[in-house]
Amino acid sequence: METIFEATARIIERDGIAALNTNRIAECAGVSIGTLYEYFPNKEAVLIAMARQRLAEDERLVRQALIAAEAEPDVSLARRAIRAMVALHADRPKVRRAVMAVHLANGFGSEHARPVQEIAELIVERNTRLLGDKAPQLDGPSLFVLTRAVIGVIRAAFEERSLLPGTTSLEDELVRLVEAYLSALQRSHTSCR
Amino acid sequence: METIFEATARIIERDGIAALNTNRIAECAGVSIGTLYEYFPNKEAVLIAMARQRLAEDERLVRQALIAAEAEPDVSLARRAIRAMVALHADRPKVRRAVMAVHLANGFGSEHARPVQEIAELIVERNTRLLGDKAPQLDGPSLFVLTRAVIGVIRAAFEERSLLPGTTSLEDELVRLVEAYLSALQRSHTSCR
Amino acid sequence: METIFEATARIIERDGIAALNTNRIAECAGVSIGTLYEYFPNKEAVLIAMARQRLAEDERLVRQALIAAEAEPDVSLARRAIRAMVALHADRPKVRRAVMAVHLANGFGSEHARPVQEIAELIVERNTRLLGDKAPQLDGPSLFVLTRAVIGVIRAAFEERSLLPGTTSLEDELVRLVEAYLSALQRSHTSCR
Amino acid sequence: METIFEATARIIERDGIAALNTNRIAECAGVSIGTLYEYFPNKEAVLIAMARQRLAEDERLVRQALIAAEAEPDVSLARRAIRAMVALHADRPKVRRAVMAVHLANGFGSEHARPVQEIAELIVERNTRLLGDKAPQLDGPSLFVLTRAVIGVIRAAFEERSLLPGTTSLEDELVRLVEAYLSALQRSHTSCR
DNA sequence: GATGAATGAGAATTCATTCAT
DNA sequence: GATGAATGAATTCTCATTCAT
Repeated sequence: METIFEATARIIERDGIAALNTNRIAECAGVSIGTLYEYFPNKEAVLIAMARQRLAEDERLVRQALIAAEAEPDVSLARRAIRAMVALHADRPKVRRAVMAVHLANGFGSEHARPVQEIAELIVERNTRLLGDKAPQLDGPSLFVLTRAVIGVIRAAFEERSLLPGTTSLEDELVRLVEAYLSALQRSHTSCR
Repeated sequence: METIFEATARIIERDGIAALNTNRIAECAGVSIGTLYEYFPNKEAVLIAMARQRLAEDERLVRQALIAAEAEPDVSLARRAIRAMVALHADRPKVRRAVMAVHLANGFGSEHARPVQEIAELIVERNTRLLGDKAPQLDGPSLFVLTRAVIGVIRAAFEERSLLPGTTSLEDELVRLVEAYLSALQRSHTSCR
Repeated sequence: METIFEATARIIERDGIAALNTNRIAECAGVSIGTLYEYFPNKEAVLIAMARQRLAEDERLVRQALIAAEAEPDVSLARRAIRAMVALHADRPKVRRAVMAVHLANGFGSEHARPVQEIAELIVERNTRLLGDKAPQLDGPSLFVLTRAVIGVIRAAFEERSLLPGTTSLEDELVRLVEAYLSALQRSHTSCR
Repeated sequence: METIFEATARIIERDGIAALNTNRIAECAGVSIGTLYEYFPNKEAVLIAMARQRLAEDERLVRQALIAAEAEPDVSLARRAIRAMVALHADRPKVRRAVMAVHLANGFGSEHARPVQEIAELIVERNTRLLGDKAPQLDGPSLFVLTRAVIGVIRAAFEERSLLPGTTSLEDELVRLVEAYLSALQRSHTSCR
């Protein structure tokens, strides 16, 4: 199964999703086409399974990065998270894009952003622990906007070729965006009291 | 040609991109398949032409909205622009998504965000005119981040079903995001002096 | 279309239904596989269309035989009809069997016996004209039994290899069966008065 | 083995022969596919074995019915036999049809009608015992016609949906058919003398 | 004897595209 | 300029059967 994923990824990377077909996956994975269909009911299922595996991995990796960040308090949590997320997208961007597009097209949009959302909640929770009332409160809409904004920028950076992702300035601006938004939230929250 | 676009859109809306094929487009448009190939060299060309038409329309509409906004100065420019962009995405979201995905996949990423970018530049220009030095300066990276963040949020709102797009709270948070970011930019800019 | 039918028939005759596949039909008919699917939505449709064509032809031929019979009054109508029906089954019996099996399996059982039934009704009608009250009355069940009995015997003669069909004795016995049954019906009918 | 038969029957009944495959039989029978191939050399063998089992059972049941009939002499032997045969076909008609079609297609036509034929001979033999010379003589062709006519009618009644099998009128007509034919035979036989 | 993962030939079907009319 | 019948390469998927465990 992992072999099938790897074969699929390689084909997408080399020749694009259009060139992906079950026979080729099987051949490239070194299994028979029948075996492929023993594990997955159809081609889409392979891609969706890959997307899910990737999303799970995403969550794990960003979490790990945040935990590792505790040791180095000089880098902000937001920057840590952003850096980790950029790193995620830098890993086989073509494959990620293709796989996520299928995942999305099949109506799994909700699963799609969950990992990032959980991370965001984790950050807020920590901030609350550290700062108490002065921490920004993220409710549904603000959480949605914050997370999708960050994902949107990172994706665009990889999808369009206009700006090199991984540039320091991109990271800096993203951090600025997140922190500015969180501050604004906090201010409005405080002023309500 | 417009008939072909309309037929294509209808098929995508009704049965999804997977069910789109040239024979069906022709039939649904009431022209022969031969005629379709008289106007477009291949299937992708239809979708890319649709994407371009849409992008041009996008630009026109947002511009129009901003011009109309001059009359009502009580609503911020950012809010105006955001409202217009949400409206854009609300029009046949399924078709937009599909068409843009193809456009993107064919390497036209740069054309893709140009309309929004131009709008952003237009806003900045005006602000500069009004506020002079105190206006936020949008360079490449910050412009990129700002525009893609907004687009990212709006798209996500339509693609995922979790949050209703067009909600006031979504708009409010987006405005907050944009204004917070612009303020932060302005502050950093001022402090550099 | 007729070419496709002919190709299908030939394949069934030569190698049996199990060896029938759409690619082979197309190749054998000298058309491309795409063309085949232009005319028939799937493989079964070809066979069902053939069955229907054959049933229509059946009716036509038996009718023709009965009309021709008017000139020779020394041979009974029943014998004429039976002889014609045997001749029908003698024409490419393997193809007929295969094609009818599919037709039946698809729930078109009712279409299946209609031609023979119509013939039977036609015979009864004539008898009534000639014999008046003394003609046997065929209601639903008796019509059903008579027609299916005859078809059943003829089919069995071709499907099983035990008895050579076309034998005079087979024909004689079938005529005896039919006439005995009709007489019995007539007797019971008369006795009811 | 009986489990395999039962599983096969259930699949045929539920989803038709087209949906029958060895993997499904094995799964549905709760044995491994390997075990199935331990007992049967291939898929067809399962169906043929089922057909044979059924034919043997047919013979047993009709015989039983005829023996039981001796106690009630008010019902004719022919009616008894017909009633028993209808009952036979009423038991899982879809399975019977499918299984017999395969049996036939594999050239076992001769085995196919043997049970009924034996019954017929048994009846004739008894009649001869009771009536002596006045009993109808069934030679090859007349035996063939009589048995196949009856089977043909019963099958048709189950395959087509036009007439409910088991109806009294169907049984009555079948009895009439058989008795009329037997009388006719007897008459012709007598007249030869 | 039982198992069931693996096989892969082969079948059905699709659909972008062409080109003679 | 329009037509649409014909094409056939390509693709998905099935399923009878094997064989190492």
